[in-house]
Order: sequence, then C-alpha cells, then structure tokens
Amino acid sequence: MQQTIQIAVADDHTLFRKGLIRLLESLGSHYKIIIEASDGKDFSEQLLASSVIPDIAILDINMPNKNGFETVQWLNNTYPNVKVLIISMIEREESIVRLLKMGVKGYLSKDVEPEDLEEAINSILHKGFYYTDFITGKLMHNLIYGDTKSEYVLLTEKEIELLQLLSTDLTYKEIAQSLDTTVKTIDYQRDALCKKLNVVSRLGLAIYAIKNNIITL
Amino acid sequence: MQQTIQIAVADDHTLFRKGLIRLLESLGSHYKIIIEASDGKDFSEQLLASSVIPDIAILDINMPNKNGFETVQWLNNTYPNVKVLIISMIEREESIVRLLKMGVKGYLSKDVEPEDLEEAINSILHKGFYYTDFITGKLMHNLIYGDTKSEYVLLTEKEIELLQLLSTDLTYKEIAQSLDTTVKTIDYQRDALCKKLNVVSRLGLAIYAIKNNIITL
DNA sequence: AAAAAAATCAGGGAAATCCCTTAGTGATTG
DNA sequence: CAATCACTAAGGGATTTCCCTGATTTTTTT
Repeated sequence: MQQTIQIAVADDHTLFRKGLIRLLESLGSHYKIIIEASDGKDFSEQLLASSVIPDIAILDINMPNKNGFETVQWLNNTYPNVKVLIISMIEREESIVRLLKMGVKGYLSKDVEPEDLEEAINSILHKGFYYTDFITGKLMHNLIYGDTKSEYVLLTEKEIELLQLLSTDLTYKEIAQSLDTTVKTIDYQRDALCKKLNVVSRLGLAIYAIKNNIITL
Repeated sequence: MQQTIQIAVADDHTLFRKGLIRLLESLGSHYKIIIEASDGKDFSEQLLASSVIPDIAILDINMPNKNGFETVQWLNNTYPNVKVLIISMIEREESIVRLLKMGVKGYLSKDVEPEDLEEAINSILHKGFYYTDFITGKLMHNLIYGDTKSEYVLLTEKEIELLQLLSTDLTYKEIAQSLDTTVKTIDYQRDALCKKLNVVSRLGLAIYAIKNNIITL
C-alpha cells in the first residue's frame, strides 16, 4: 500500500473547495484531506491547532483575511517544510514570479484537468516541484524582460486613501479639499505614486487600484 | 425510484467544473450530467447536437466565446424550456438583476455549501425557481433605487475597441493614430460613450470596462 | 549632530481632457 | 422628399493633468 499523503486545502469558494476535495479523494484513498480552510487565516489557525502537519498545502491566491501571498510567507516562517501548490485563476506574470521567488513548489490554473492536479501533487512530493512549461516560460520571460525594480510594493494607509480618491472622477482640487491639503501636494503625491507603481497617469493608477483590489467596484 | 434529472454544466474553469460534477453525482444517481461544456459556445454546439434536452442548465457568467448572458439569451430563443441556474463569483447587482429579468430560475454564488446547490436544483425543478433572500434583496433594492434608464446597453464591436483603448494610458492622439482617425473624432466618440454608459470621464469609462469584463486585467 | 532622503507646497508651462458649437455626410424614417 | 438621426470632423475655450524647477520643512539614516 502507498504511503498516506496529508493534504491541506484553503480556498474561499466553498463549491470549488468541496469539489476539489472530492476530486482529490477520488484519486485514491491514500490522499487524506486533513485541513479544509475557507481562507488563509482559518488555514493558519487550523494548522496551529493540528497535531498533524500536512505534506502539501493547496492554496488559492485571492482569499479574504489572509491571501495566498501572506499565507505562503507565514508558512515559510512557521512550517517551512510544508510544500505549497498554488491553484489560482489569475495568471499575472508578476504574481506568479513573486510566488515562485517565495518558494512555492507548483502553480496550477483553475482550468487544468484533474489529471494535471494529480501529476502536480506527485511531482511535488517526489521531485520537489512541479513547474509547467507555462510557468517556466513566465519565469524566463521575467528573467529576461522583467522589471527588476518592480518588486512587490506595499502601500501605506495614506497612499491607499489617496489611490482610492484618485480612482474617482474628483479633481485634484476636490481631493485636496477633502484631505485638507493643496492641489500641488496632491499633484506631487500622484507623481510619486505613479513612479512607485510604475504607471504614467492617473488612469494607470486607477487600473492598478482595481487590479489589486484597492478599490471595490 | 426518483425520476432522472438531466443536467448540463458550462464553466470554463476545468477544475471547478469537474469538481462540481463530482458533487452533483454524489447527490444521487438520478442526477445525470448529459452535457459538460467549457464555455457558452461549446455548450450551444453540444446541445444542438444532443438528442436529450436537459432539465436544467448550470451556467457560469464569465466564460470566453459566449458568456453567461449570451448563453441565456440563446437558450431563451432556442430551448425556452431549459431552466437556468447561474453559478458565479460575481455578485454585482446589475448583473444579477439583468439575469433575473432574462428569466433565469436561480442564482448561486460559488461560495455556497453543496447542500444549497442541491436545494437550488430541487427548488427550480419543483417550484420553478430558487431565489435566496440575498437575491430577492438585490431585486427589491434595484426596484426601489434602481436606475431605470440604465437598462443594459449593448456595445458594438467598434465601441468595445474604443473602450479598450480608452482604458489604457494612451492619449487621444495615439488612439486616433491607431484607429486611423482624428483626435476630434475620438473626443466625440468618448463623449458619446460617456453619455451612453452614464459616466462623466474617461476614468469612468475605464471603470465601466473593468466592471463589465470588457478589458481583461 | 550632520548629512541624506523624503514630503510639502509654489510657479509655470505644455499637453491632455472635457465640453460646447457648427458643418457636412450618409442612412433611416415618417 | 423632407426630416430626423447617427457619425465624422473641426474650432475654440475652460479646466485638468502632467511634469519640471526650486524653496522649505520634516523624517530618516549615518
């Protein structure tokens, strides 16, 4: 008989998560789902309380409370031996490369076949990683053309507030009034934010804000 | 023995779709998945070629080739007796209300429990519909506060192309060049589009485009 | 404590956006 | 067939945005 594989799953979409677990279970009885979490926070809490450490953690990127990035970071610090397989819908090169740099062992899109999922798990457990041509392609592209300075940027509360205001059709004057400052300062801050986020216009900022869930539509 | 329930499923995320099908099958052997499609176009083609008409079609909203709205419209014209259950991640009031107006029988978020899925299917087949408090709430809110003039607007190919260009940081001049026209025409068209979509600025257009999946992030 | 970096604000100017009017064209309709 | 509508295009002007320099202050680093 094969050795038991302990699996943890974290994804906020219940139907997807439950379906995924059914798929995993149907791969064979040696796959044991020991943790089923609805977000990163829930996952961390369950893992801390658990007597069993999973061999592999299957994580989504977009989750409330603690997202995929934060959860991977937490795992790296707390349980560095747990291998991470990301399953996500988003395929932004920046996100993928960032996760690879953080040491995740595999990355799957939500539109792969169940067989690929099994292969990914086995590959991670036996070879230590599972990188498809798509992923290595992204990685190579990033190495060659990648914007080395565009590491992940953390925005301050202030910057987020400003970004939210800039993503409306308020004018600088109106924004300045509501933040109790001058048009020129808003202008400066907009410029600084553009440089930080590597975009060229207010429109670019708004698109960044939407992409990164800084404003809710 | 219970009567067989013929089900069609269309969703572009393979893992989700396969998992959903496992969940449905595990509800009981009288649930038969007769069509499994990766998008609306695939769904229509399979249905046209099929000798069996499903009792219920479970559709995603965001799909390539033919999205949920278009698929429902097509079903209404071609197979008006097929009941539609939407399962989607997006919870925008406008989208939900628009689908309800189009006659869909139920709407589920992807983060409900599998039991809700079963209840939704049974409710639709026996009562004819499944509307949660959340959905009826949205509907009521829309009836009272809804923007009556902002019926759903269909954009032409041209308008979509323009909208996509306006949602970048290209200037009017650059957009005019790429569309082989003048700045003044772009300006006019931007204005016309603003009026049509009920927004006041280019930024508003970009936000509309993102909200309505006209540009991919 | 001194030096460096970052933030606030101003002036100014070029470019872009927004919005108005007008004019010609082609298609649709009463 | 005239009238209306939709589209292209231009002029013009008010406003906004973008980007530069530069002075002053605040914060961070050494």
